[in-house]
Amino acid sequence: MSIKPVRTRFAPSPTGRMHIGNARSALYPFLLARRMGGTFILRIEDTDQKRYTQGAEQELIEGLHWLGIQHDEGPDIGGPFGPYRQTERREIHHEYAWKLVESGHAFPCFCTTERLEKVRQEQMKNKQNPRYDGACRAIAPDEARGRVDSGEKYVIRFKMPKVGSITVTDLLRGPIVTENAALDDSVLLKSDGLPTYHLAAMVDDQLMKITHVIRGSEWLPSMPLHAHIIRAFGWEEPVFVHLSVFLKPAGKGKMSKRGDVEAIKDGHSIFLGDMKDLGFTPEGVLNWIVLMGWGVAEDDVMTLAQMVDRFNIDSLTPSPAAINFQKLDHFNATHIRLLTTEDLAGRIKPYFTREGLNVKDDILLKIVPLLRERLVTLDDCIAFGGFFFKDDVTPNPEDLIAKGLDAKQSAEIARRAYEILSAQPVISHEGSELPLRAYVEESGLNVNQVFGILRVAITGQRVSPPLFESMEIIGKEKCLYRIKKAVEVLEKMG
RNA sequence: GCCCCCAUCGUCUAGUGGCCCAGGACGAAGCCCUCUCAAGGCUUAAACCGGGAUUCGAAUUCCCGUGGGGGCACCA
Repeated sequence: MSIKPVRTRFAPSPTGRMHIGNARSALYPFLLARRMGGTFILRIEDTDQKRYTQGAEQELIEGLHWLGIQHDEGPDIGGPFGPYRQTERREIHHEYAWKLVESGHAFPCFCTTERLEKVRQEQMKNKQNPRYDGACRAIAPDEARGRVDSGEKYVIRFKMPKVGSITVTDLLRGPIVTENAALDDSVLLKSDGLPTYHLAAMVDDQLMKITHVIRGSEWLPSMPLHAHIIRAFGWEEPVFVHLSVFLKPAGKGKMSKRGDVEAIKDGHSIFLGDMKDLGFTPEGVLNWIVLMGWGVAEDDVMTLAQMVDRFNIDSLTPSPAAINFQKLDHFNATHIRLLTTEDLAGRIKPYFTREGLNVKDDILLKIVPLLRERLVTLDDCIAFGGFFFKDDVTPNPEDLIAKGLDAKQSAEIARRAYEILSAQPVISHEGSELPLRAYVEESGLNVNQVFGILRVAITGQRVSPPLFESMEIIGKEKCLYRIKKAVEVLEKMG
């Protein structure tokens, strides 16, 4: 076996939104290429003009870019084996389809879709497997050529052997034997002159010197056909790796776009394009998807670089994996905690701005350490720290009343706190907590009651970052103003 | 209907014949810490689909069931 430089590819069809299944189909070949010092290619399989979606290719490229999966060759950046868009390779596919006809491995077929449909109905009625009936196999090569040249519509079909069997090997599953009789005379070249996946992918993988074909397991059943095509050309087969499918969170049924509609309601999505808006980080998403179908013994929190170091293509798992959004949350939160203050500040700023808040960078830098371990998604910064950038807060009056006390008592506490704090030159974490604790002590109240009132008065919410750190950042003037306002509200209630 | 693939805690997985009365992570429960919420620390519950066979010995090998998934297009 010769040692060839590793070349892998991500070959999506631009037919819709990029989802996590696509992302993983890109990630693994990328990881393998980087790990082996090889090359990772992006190829667009756009041979189905009916399902072609405008903008899908762009979304794919943006998704890869966001995740940090950088391709070395592709339609947007070129490369020595281009073009990388299959519709731009139609002459090549055409040529190779006819090579197969000339070598006797394929034949032109003139059957109409109507006739084919009728045959299929008949077969189903007789409980037979729907299969091409071989009508055009009998046409002499010269006659077929003549009809093609005269402009008759045709497709090219693979001439599947009627007997024998073929053995193909999937890296994760081992050898798989298939009877040729169970295989069909599949269409290689469509009547619109474009190739089907079967032909296009095999030809392009060969011409682009792909060493490892990593793709979804929906391709497993057509691997025998693909091997037949490759062997008919006399080529050497690449290593085939078929990835497990993603199941819905319940673990039953394949992940679908429909199931996702519900998922996005509680802040999750399977679409890469939604992830950023929902506050997910590329690090978190990457860590999540890399582990769906790949297991590591310990230390499962990894950056992309660490994944490259540890990745091993043989250790992927062949069994289906149920998607688990709780785990996404966990990895996202974990990676947020790993970010530097400056980095995290830059990442949450857009979420504040999106809410119309006027972000002051010096304050932003101060609140990041307070927010960091509380964020599951980046947009949680609003819930926890939005009040830092508001001129005023309007707490729910009910929340201002401490547990076990009434409005009048709560107002008194707030008034006392106001006095204590106004006596201080400045409000600081270290300097302001002590006198207030002393007050708690002598009043016989508990800290939750006193600090709770202040928390709601100052932040406008019941849950917030630590009170005194927050007050220090907000400043004496604003704090006192907000407490005073709370006193007024409480007195009105009393 | 036919063909193919898969099968360890609820979920993602480690485990390649003895290191396993099965390890880690998420989630769950409890405790500690604590101004709320988190984070952090400690602890607990939780699995080898069933049946045969091979072997001194099987989660690990083989066979048969069962369950789950995929595929049978001029879609990829």
